[in-house]
Amino acid sequence: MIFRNKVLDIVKKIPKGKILTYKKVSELAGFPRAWRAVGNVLSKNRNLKIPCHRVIKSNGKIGGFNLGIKKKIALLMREGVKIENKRVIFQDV
DNA sequence: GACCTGACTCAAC
DNA sequence: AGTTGAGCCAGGT
Repeated sequence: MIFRNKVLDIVKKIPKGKILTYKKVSELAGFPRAWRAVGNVLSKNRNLKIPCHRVIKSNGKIGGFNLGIKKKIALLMREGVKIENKRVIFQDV
């Protein structure tokens, strides 16, 4: 299981209404310092099977998504995620 | 195989 | 509070 696969797998495992940051994903992947690679892998792979819209930046802002950040926000809200002024209110539970 | 890039993050200014 | 710089990792070219 390579880093890229782990990242994709973790992101795929993100439950509905749950939000993870790139850093969190990297930690879960086993590479707490590979956050750059996380976003990079997602972008290079941009696998639509992966809810990349559930992956946001540490500051809560949506990163850069191919489909459009606004759409991600709307989608996240529809999934039960709270959004406030382009900010994802993700509780680190 | 080396260099560059990127959907990032932290810290300082 | 916003912007800039430096740091880090893997993937892609």
